[in-house]
Amino acid sequence: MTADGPGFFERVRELVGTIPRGRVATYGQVAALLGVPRGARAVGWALRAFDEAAHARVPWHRVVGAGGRISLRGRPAGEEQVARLRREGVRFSGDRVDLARHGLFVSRS
DNA sequence: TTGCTGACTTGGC
DNA sequence: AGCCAAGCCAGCA
Repeated sequence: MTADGPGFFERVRELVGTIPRGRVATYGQVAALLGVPRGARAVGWALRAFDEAAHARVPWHRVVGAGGRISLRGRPAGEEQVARLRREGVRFSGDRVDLARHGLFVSRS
């Protein structure tokens, strides 16, 4: 039996979809929550592999690199990601997202 | 099965 | 601060 439950795509899509508005998670954190501590790269690959329809219903912009870095920097999508996050009220420290304020499990003061 | 790619991460220089 | 190399994971030829 090769079909063991949902594929990686659906798991990533489901988890990313639970990220509250105004908060962000890192690739490594998403991977860890999926039960794959070192699957950060796989998560990025999954998000990249989403269909256009999936992109529309999944808040992919709420997933950033370690330390709040924008991995998409240097690519057109990177600017869009930053714009979307700012629209949600996410603060930036230079070129990085303020994880201390918008982290997944960080309580805002 | 092997090898390559990629929206990653960490450590060293 | 920025660049390079190694490690890790999933999918595909």
